[in-house]
Amino acid sequence: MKKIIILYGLSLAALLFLMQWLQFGFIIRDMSLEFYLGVVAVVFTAVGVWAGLRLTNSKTKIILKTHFNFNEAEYTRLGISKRELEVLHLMAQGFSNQEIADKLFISLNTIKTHSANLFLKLEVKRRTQAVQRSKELMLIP
Amino acid sequence: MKKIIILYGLSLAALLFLMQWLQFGFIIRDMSLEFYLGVVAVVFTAVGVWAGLRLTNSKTKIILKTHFNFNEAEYTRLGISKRELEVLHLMAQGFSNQEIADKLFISLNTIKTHSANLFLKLEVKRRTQAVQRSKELMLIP
DNA sequence: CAAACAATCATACTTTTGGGTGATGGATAA
DNA sequence: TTATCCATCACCCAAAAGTATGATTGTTTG
Repeated sequence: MKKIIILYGLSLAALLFLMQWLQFGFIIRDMSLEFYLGVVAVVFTAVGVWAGLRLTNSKTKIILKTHFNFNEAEYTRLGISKRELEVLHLMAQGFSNQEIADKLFISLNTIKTHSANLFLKLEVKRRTQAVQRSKELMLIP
Repeated sequence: MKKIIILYGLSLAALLFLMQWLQFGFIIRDMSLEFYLGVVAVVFTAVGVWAGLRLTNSKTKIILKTHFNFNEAEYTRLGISKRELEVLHLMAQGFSNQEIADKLFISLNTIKTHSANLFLKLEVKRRTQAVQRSKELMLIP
């Protein structure tokens, strides 16, 4: 990351030196100021794209793997409750309704109610689909 | 994507118009050419970074999603058959055993056999766990 | 060729899941 | 304070999933 910044500084310096050198030449007065500005703009756009990609490429991958952004918008839009989300999490981890019930210290019937409500809200028919869909919607990692 | 290119062109045009306008002003001669070039360079680096991220952000995600490296090592190590893998895929897509049977034109009982074998090989008890595990092992996307 | 394996299917049985309905207590909002 | 929503639970029934066992056919491989 620091290399990128150093390289960028060097590019800027190189530009200035180039300009200095060109002042002793004869080309500088043959072209308009706009032309030079345009060239510099295009070149440094390219530099920017390159630097931007360099800086974010490695980060992007890590972000996508480790950093999970909960989709609050969909969560509220679908009207899913906290408890239901909790059940959904355990469901996604492959637990049976009975196991979920044991973990949350509530009855199996309650889990069934929660899951049934979840399936309604997620518009799915099976728990596998619910897990799939809620992952797509970024409700669970 | 096209919007980005259009916006970039507009930025360039804006720069030229700004220069044209400044020629009638008084600021242009107070500062050195190098200064302007530096400013333009920095600004267009920023534009470049922004445009670069815009252009690649969606692509990066797609690449990460579509590019899936099948873990052949685990596949052979666990001794999973082609047909079983096929069933696993459909299972992961949230299909019921009956639906999978219909898709593959084989009996429901056969699917049950395949899935039972899968659960043994994957060392899991339920289909949700099988899906989870096989995703971890990079057997399915 | 015989053994091993993959794919197919069956039958029978148990467990899990899902659908529908209704009920209760508590919190919260109109 | 009444209405609404959430969380809880129960009961019943049906469907789906999973377990166990055994059998047949075709392919592959030592």
